[in-house]
Amino acid sequence: MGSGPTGRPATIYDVAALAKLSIATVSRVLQGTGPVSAKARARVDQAAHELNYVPLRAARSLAVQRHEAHGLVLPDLAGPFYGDLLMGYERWAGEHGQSVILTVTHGNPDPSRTIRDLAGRVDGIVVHGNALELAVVQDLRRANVPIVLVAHPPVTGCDSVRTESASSAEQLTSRLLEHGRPKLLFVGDPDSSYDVSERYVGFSAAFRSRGLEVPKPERVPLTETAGEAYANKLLEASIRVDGLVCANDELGLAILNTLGDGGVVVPDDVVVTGWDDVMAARYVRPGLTTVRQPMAELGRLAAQRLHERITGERTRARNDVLGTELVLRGSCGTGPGETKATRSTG
Amino acid sequence: MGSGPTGRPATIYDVAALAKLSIATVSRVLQGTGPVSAKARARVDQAAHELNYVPLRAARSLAVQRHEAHGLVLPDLAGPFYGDLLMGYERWAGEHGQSVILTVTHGNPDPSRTIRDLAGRVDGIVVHGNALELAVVQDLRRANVPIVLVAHPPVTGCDSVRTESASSAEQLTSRLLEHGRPKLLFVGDPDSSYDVSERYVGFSAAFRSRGLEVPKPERVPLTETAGEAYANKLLEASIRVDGLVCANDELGLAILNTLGDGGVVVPDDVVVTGWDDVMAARYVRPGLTTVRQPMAELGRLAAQRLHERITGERTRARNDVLGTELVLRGSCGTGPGETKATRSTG
DNA sequence: TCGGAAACTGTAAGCGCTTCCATTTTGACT
DNA sequence: AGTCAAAATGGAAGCGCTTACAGTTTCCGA
Repeated sequence: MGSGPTGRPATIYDVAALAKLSIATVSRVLQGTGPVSAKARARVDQAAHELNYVPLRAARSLAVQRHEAHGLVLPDLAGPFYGDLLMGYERWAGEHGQSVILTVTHGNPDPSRTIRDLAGRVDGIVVHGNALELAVVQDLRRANVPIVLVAHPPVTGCDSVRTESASSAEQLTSRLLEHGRPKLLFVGDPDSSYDVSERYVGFSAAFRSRGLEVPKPERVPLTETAGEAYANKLLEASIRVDGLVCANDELGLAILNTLGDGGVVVPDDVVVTGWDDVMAARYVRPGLTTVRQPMAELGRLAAQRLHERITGERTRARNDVLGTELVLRGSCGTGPGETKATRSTG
Repeated sequence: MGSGPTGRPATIYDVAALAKLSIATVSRVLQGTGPVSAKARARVDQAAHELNYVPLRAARSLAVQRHEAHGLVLPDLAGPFYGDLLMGYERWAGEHGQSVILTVTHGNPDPSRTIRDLAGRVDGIVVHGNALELAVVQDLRRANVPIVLVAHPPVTGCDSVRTESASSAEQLTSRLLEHGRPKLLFVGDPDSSYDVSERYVGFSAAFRSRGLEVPKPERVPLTETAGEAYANKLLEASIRVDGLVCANDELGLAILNTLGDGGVVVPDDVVVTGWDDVMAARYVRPGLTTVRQPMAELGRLAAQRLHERITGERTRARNDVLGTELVLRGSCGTGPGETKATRSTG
């Protein structure tokens, strides 16, 4: 862009002509590379400003053989977590001069064309585990594209970053079991994502370590509608349980409210927990006990790891696991009665 | 990317060599342009696959003088709205073969360098009103970059899309006034964004049309902490009001809960409303009356408008305004007692 | 069997930048 | 004034792709 003499965008040639210097010098001034006299610098700046010169990144990318851009592939953007992840990512990237090209796969059956195009625009790609088939990732690996996986089990040749799940889930479940709630159910389909499967692993471990039989998971989608439906099923069938360990907050919240509306007292009759600590978890009554993941930090770290790979400052694969935080609220019957909403989201 | 014979990424020349064809034919096959024999097509596909060929977008962009990418500049990603906006945007863009390069300004004091770099990578830019100084936008205009503004008053030479605010705010405020709540306050700083200022305009209009004096706005930040602090101030000073029309849900929710904790009964003693319809608004008790904006649609439309501008299929500026939806819940005392949570976010 | 249009393929000229290398200018010392 | 290293500048060769144009093949009808 920029308006050159002909009406077409100004190029480095236009700037050079106006400044009466060579394009080499213009480039040096604009990129701050190489030695340039103060006079030249001033003339170039003036000319560039006068012409509204905007350097064409494609030309630079072609010349320097680098895009200075990251690709980020997410499955979705619903819920606050992806937003936080993206925010942490973009922040780090921006501070390090990297652009972020975002691709959301939704339920897109075959994103491989899109992903290939993406690969041609960036220096490396961060892929969320739920966003892409492993085969597509392997394809990229074969094409030598630096890859960082988020919330995905480690894959040879790729770095990965994720949040700890199994151990917090075990801790949470143990806590419920120890507070006299033996009949617990895990609500959510472990097959829906790696994270969820890990949560179920932790849930199971708590039972197993006590010599108890591990309840089968209640395989429902991780949505509010599914939670409501599930809770209604419990109410109608008068199924007796001590607690519901839900795979995410959407489920937990919907179940909490639906049970409440159905006359079940939480946490006295049944305890309920979620995962993610969405804002609503603090506002529902009783407050929803849940697990907070450091999503922004996860994004930040993913960006950093990818950058290390791209620049080649690290060649050995790394698999980072970030700690989570158990947030106790009223719904589990073992924490403080209620937690006041205090976190700001300004 | 892709692994060429030398270990460096494969180029179109490598593919051509392997397929024993010219690069022109390879290009035609890969882009699906021009006539090619089935035999050639097969050989190229085979060779490309064998070499893991990933076309370098920068080279194509340079040659075709187009990036096939949009820039999207947002102020932030906190809260669900920007996520929804982004999602709607990305979806439309993806379906039309456009990549999305995201830039978040946070509180970045001088993003102009970043924005200039962005301008060099894309065919046009969508800017959220809260993200950039008008001066920066004007700069881009001068450089002839197609611009679409979101949630910003129209600017000559730019398209704009926003959601309707004033009239819904007036409608909401009128409703409260007519239900015998004369002493209302507007909570939130109208100067913080165009949207908020419009909400206050609507609030004011409701008073003015009834010959009532318009209350000055309570200028607090649009955050939960500010809401909590404000509510505490009300409680401590025992200020008597009939209702609080909050500039967003964060404020509304924090105030709702803090007042409740302080012994004030909502909606009997005081009515409270918010704006945005975040998930928590459905889970807090009483449910928060609020206004829902079609964020995904806003994003979709912004993408479309920008595309029209880029392709030149439209040259006259357009300024679209999308309708909003009043969501009545318990907190305003004029709607249904409570609204069950029904919307899924799977 | 042949002519000519249609289908296909190749050659080469850019697109706008960076950067190596050579050349010119500058300026600090003799 | 003259020398020489250092600083500043310019010329020109790519980076990998698209595409206009020209050249070659194919294939149909006469």
